[in-house]
Amino acid sequence: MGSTPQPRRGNTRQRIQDVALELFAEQGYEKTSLREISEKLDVTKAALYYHFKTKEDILVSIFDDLNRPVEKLIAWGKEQPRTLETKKELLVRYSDALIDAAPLFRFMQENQAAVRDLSVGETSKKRLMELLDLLKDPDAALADQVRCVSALVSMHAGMFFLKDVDGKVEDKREAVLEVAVGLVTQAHSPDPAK
Amino acid sequence: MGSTPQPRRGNTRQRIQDVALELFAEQGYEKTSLREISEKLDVTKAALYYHFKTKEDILVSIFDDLNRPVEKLIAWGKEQPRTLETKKELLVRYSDALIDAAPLFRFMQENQAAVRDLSVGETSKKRLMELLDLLKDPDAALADQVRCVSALVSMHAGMFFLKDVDGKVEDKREAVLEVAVGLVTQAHSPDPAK
Amino acid sequence: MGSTPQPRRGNTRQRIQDVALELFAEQGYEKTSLREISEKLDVTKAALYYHFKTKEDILVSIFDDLNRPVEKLIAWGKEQPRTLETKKELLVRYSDALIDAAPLFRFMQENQAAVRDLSVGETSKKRLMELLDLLKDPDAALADQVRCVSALVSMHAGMFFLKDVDGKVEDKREAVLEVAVGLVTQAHSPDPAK
Amino acid sequence: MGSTPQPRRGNTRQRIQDVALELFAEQGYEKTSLREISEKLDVTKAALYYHFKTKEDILVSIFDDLNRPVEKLIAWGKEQPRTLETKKELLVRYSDALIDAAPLFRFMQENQAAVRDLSVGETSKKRLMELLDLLKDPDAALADQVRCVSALVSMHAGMFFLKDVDGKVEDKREAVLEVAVGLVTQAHSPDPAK
DNA sequence: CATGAATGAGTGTTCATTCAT
DNA sequence: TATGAATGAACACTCATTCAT
Repeated sequence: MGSTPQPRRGNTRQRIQDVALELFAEQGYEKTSLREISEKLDVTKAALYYHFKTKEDILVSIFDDLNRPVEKLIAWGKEQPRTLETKKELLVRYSDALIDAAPLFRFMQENQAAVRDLSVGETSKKRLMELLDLLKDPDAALADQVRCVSALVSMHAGMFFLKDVDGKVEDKREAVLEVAVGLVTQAHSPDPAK
Repeated sequence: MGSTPQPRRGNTRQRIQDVALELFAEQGYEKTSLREISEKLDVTKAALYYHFKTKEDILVSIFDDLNRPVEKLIAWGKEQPRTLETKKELLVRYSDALIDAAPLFRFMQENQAAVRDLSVGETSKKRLMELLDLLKDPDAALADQVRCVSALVSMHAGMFFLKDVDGKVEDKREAVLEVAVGLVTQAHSPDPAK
Repeated sequence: MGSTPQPRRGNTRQRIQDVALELFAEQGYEKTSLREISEKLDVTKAALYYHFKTKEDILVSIFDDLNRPVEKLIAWGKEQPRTLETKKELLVRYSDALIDAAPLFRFMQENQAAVRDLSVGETSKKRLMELLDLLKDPDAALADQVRCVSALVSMHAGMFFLKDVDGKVEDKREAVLEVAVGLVTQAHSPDPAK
Repeated sequence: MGSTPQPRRGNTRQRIQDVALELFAEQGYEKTSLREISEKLDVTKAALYYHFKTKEDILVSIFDDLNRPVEKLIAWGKEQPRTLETKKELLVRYSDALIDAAPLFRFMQENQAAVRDLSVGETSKKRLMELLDLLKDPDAALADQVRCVSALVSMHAGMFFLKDVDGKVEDKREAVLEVAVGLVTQAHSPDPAK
């Protein structure tokens, strides 16, 4: 927009990440070109390459930043007793993470194919599997295992799918959480050791 | 494998669709080039243009063929009484459709961003919304509405997410169905008119 | 130069090779861009890619075409008795090949670094070594081995180095040959079996 | 290693030259980027520009340093009587220079195309021509002129070509020299003034 | 029913170079 | 002495699409 050479502050790297995530989420990874990103930032394409080695590297850096809370959550979960309370708390905290990094998760959800053979794709899938392992009991009935899968995917898809449904965002979040907790509760074997 | 067994003499059209769907599902829409498709078929790119107007047109034609059952299902649903039985039957039939056209649905799921502004993207979303409307009661509690959303997305994602879980495909399908039915049942207001 | 869409004859592939070799020899491989080649041909860069898979592929195709006589020469040489007569004949024939494909050999000579890790680089070096093996006796004195090397490199470099020296091309060629033959003769062990 | 032992306090300039020459010789001029050089030195690209005006300037500075002995040799040669003894001595001294600055000469040999329109290219060619003029008699038979050319190019190429031949470096050097001297001797008109 | 030949617009990436600090 | 941040021009290459034959 401006043509005055703004006193390049040191925040360019951050701005690239912000704009990139916005466009990636809006149009998809493949359909977002570096030209587009650089134009929106009013810098040249080459400037992007000063800050990031490749296009994928931009995505990786965003992912690394925003995904840290999920990693912490999983680490936390692994140290807790495998009680229903723990599971419920996992869902609550995961819900928070999902909302904090909504664009990233929306992006990951909608670009699974594009991202499959990128490093973030694999990492992301691994995280999801770890979370799942914290929720489900390995030798529960198949339907109960599905309930845990269902709880997770509902939290992901739910948030975006619900955009077209009336209601306050906070209410929707709670409703999604309630359903997820219900599913996990149902799946929880009340007395695993007996 | 296709729904309507169109016995075209020259089966090239069909073969293009098959190979295209396979590659689209495997690598994503954007990352699959017409060159790739034509090479796998051992014809020239130009040949594709004899059978289809554009790349998108290939996708549309696949979608039209494979999605017809879902359209029929929705049409059927709209004529039924809005009972719990109807809803359960909807889920059962939808589950069948999902399995018959698994690659297509997997593709739609994993390429949401890529197809968002393609006609199939919109159509697909509309279908899903119509299905949802058949399952949920418009003025049910928010959580109950979420349960219906959850039932649907679980059916979609569930099938693919469960690939890494042990068990026979048929068993998994039934488990997914059981969970979906459970959610919809819970969401069904037992006496809407009272 | 014209803008009238000339009736694309089927010789484009050949024309690409011709122009490419010309530019490669004139400016070097790295400094010759595909844009340059295509502009000189009045086609688009993409057209080059219809005929050749990569830039290197253009070079390889030229090399394959023009280097065939040398391959034949070596094959012939391997079947001859290792007499001085054979060696002289090898030099004469090699001199012919050098002149027939002068631009290519000039190119190879002046772009050794650029071509070192291209396939043509290795192939070319191998050919030269095979030729050398046909000229020199493996256990001759070191100086005699050098004489054979010298004969070969003199033929290569000589032709181009002599551009700035007066004289008819045919005379120069014969002079170079005379010197090369002299060197090889001197190096030839008159009675290897004694 | 360098000719004039300029004991610059900050030795960065020297280090740049060393690394640059190493990479230029190894990979070629065009294929060696300033990024590569600076990374190998663990400084920034911009630092190179403090010491040298351009990429070419780096090459020029290396060339100027290492080529001085050749210039001196030519100046010396021009003052000597044009006897066979002088010519032999020229070859011996040139051989020394070649070995002292082997990487540079290897580089010049393998990158003729790349440096053709750089100043070093022209200078280098001029030096070679001057040397040649000291060796050959202007109105000798063509073949004798070729012998002198051959002596020179054999010294250049010979050293590198011989890498794949067995033998001690010192022996090879002497063998090359022997051959060169032989050629020049043969070319020397025994009684030019008579 | 299909191909051979080509195009125009685009992609991600690299380069030598600049300049305020 | 050097760097951090950026640029402009180029590069090799790919893509969906067209059209005469």
